[in-house]
Amino acid sequence: MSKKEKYRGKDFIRQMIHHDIDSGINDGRLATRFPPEPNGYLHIGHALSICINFGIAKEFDAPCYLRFDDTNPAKESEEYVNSIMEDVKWLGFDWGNNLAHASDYFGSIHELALELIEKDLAYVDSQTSEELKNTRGTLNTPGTKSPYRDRSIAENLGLFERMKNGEFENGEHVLRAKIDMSSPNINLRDPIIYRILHMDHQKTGEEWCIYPMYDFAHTLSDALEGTTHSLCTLEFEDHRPLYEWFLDNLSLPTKPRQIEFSRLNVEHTITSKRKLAELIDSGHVEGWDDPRMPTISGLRKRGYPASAIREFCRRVGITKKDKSIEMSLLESTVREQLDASCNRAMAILKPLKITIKNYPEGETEILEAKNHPKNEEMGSRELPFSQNILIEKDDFMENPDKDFFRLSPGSEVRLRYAYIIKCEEVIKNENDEIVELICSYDPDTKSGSGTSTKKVKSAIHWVSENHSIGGKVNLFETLYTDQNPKSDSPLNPDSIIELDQPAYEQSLSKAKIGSRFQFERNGYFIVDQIEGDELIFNRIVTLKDTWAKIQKKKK
RNA sequence: UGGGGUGUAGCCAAGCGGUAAGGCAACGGGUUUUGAUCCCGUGAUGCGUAGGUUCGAAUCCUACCACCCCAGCCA
Repeated sequence: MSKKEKYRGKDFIRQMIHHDIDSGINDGRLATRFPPEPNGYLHIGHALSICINFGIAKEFDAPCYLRFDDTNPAKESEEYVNSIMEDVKWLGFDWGNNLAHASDYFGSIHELALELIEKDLAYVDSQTSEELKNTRGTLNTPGTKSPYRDRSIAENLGLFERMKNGEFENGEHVLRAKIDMSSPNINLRDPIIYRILHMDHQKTGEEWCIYPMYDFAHTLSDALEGTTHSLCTLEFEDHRPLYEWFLDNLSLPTKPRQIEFSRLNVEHTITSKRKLAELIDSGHVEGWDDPRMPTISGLRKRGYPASAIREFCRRVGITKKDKSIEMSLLESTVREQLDASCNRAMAILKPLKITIKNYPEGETEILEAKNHPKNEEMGSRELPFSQNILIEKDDFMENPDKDFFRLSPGSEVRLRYAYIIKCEEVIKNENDEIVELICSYDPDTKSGSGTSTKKVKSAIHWVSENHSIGGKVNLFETLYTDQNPKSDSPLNPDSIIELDQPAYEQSLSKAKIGSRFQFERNGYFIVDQIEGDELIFNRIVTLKDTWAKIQKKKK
């Protein structure tokens, strides 16, 4: 196979990796890593990174490290590391023995800082943070050298040792790489690589009071653990020269290559950890795993299958172009996975009572319904039928449009898996609201009997009132109505709608927390909680709704 | 006005000098006891713009334009 054929259709990262392996770089070895900072929960954007890093490693039967970038104890906690591990596992990936923390390498990273000092490539700066800021220059103007830049190696070594020993306050000194204060790339203007932080670390406790900065710790962690391809998002692109500077100037076992790809944005969602935390703190959502959150735990509670998220990430692709993905792509992926795997059931979300006047009072008949219209292996279930049934309010229209083909006065409709009924009378209350329908049924039209010659325009779902069970249903919309929300965008007041009068078919009493169903004609739902005999369902996603589309167009 | 990136359909995305894949969306139509699923069909004489090289350019060259990222002791 020619190279051209081998690379065709693959994203640019896979092409580069194939090329590097074929060229024998790093002995033709591959290792990737996913390096989250444990300062929040993972979100859909991280899912893409996880799928890329773990996914590619898997394809090559290579290791992918789960490495916590825990270099800032001020923001990090064990709660977050646990949630991250849970989320990665749930997404279907396995780091095996390759669990790591940047803090595991603190000793080596410190030694490498000493090496830099000894090579006169790093110095202790004693300027204040204000002075540091003022001498960094701007985007258009070069920075100026620190008055402490020419300290002797011995003095730097001594000062750095005292920093480490806790002899100074936070902010009194920093260790800086000695690169180029006039570089047009700000990252190269003598970046800080160590700062003093008198704070216990969730992993190393009181051991350190100096902590390495991201660029230094991240680069060295990659190199120390043998990562060959460090795949990250675009905003780190101008850090790459610094990444390479560290690799070129230090004695490291391997030389990893950093490759950047564009981050995933999904319309109507925000993925800034700061902003997500704010939504929680302000009480707008119930927590990191609120079903409206774009976090992995939120999507999980919402009922999205991990396979759908993986497939979504695959469809989205890997490029360097800024992307803003429409919700419809995510939703169609979720529907596709759920359509194949979910048992069908009938549930009425907004009930309207029907009395079938010619059906014998007190009689109950058992009907059979398929659990999946296309998959016989998924079996069937029993449906009790009786004189009093409930249908969906939206399935009745007193003054129907001509393209409404559900129930209306005098019209006929099939009750799915049961009989054809005809609406004979509409009963209203004193507020002129429809409270009940009196219908008749045609006994010759029983489903599956083959005796019916009647054709009706549609079949609607129903449940037998006296055999139904109750609970609650949560319907969700996006947290933001803006297509590309900013941090000050208004929240969607309808992001959650709670329905407290649903009626579920009897067979659902056997459902367990976490089981998913397609409620026919209503969408996909997951059992969120069970309270006594009440079931609380979350709607995962609606079905495609052509009728809703027609109505929308009319308006 | 410095540096680093990116521009192919409404949203993604293939393409790698030989005449614009695919998915989502949209729009038609068929099947259907879910207005679901499924099936069929429809979209770029055009690849940010303008020049150039070439028998031939989305692919190479030049210039321009638009958008994104960078001035934390955050990652």
